[in-house]
Amino acid sequence: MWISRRTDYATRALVALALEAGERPVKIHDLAARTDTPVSILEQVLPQLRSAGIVRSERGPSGGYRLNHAPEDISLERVVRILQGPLAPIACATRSEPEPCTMLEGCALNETWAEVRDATIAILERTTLATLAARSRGRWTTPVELAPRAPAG
Amino acid sequence: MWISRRTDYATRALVALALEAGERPVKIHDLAARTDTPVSILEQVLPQLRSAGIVRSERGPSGGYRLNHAPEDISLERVVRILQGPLAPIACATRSEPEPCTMLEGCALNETWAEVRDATIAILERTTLATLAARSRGRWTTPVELAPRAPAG
DNA sequence: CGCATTGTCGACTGTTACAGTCGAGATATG
DNA sequence: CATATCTCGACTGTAACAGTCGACAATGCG
Repeated sequence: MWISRRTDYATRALVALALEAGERPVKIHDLAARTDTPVSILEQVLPQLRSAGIVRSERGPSGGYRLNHAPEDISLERVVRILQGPLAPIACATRSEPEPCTMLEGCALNETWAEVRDATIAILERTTLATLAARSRGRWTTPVELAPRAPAG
Repeated sequence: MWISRRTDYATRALVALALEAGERPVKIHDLAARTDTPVSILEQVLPQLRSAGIVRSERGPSGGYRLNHAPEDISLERVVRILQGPLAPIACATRSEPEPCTMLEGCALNETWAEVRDATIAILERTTLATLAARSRGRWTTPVELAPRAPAG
């Protein structure tokens, strides 16, 4: 239970933006409606993603947000890192600055925590907004659209 | 950053107990010293592990704690579950009672969160106290003990 | 029995993270 | 100028977490 609600909201919004394919900006208000999140949260989180270069914004009437890169170039790993920091389950297993273990006898646990960290990173790295958008479209295409071809008489 | 400090302490103590091989009970005070944790925390956490059947205790002088099963029969997965609950990174991806997603368009994220959950579970399931004890011993064996054989003249 | 040693339990405090709200301001359009 | 939109920082309430403490129960020993 360690993906915060904000991260959940933010990633939902990004999927919604990916589905929009960047044709034109989407308003915070619309994103909030589609993803069922409080507007005020998106007002906090989207600027954060903006200054990290994930999305781009336009002000004024007909303004809004759009992705700043192709969906396949934005990984969940990057997004979660921006919003939550290190992906390690515990401070002694962070990749960059692992906090030294204070246990007297050799603490073998950090190896396992590092395994968890690496597995998590691997999954989130290979999952891009394109992956998610495709999955999402798959779920919402109607049976008709999905049917490859009508059985020939 | 989601393995709580308590869980860290508790797992350390269990590794220390596994190293002791259950010959005779180890006092909370000793465990605290070896694992560098506050005694008062172990006084909270060990009873919890006790009522879950992981460890067994004896009171009175020469009392203390010992493992209730062979180290290879106690997985980290079990322990973390007892101390922290579900292993899913988010409530919509818990195995037993996944909280329904409120997003209007198909939210494809839960699949990825479930992947993370499953990878985590797999790692923690195959890591037992025996694994950890062995690793820990490995770290503390002296180079002499480790050297397979002295180069023959 | 009486005492020391050990585990057991619940109440308590202080701190931090998180969720969410709000209002004042900046920028673009027309 | 008026309106629609993003921007930013301050603020509140709640819950989880870390850690402490004191009273109590059981065991072993003389």
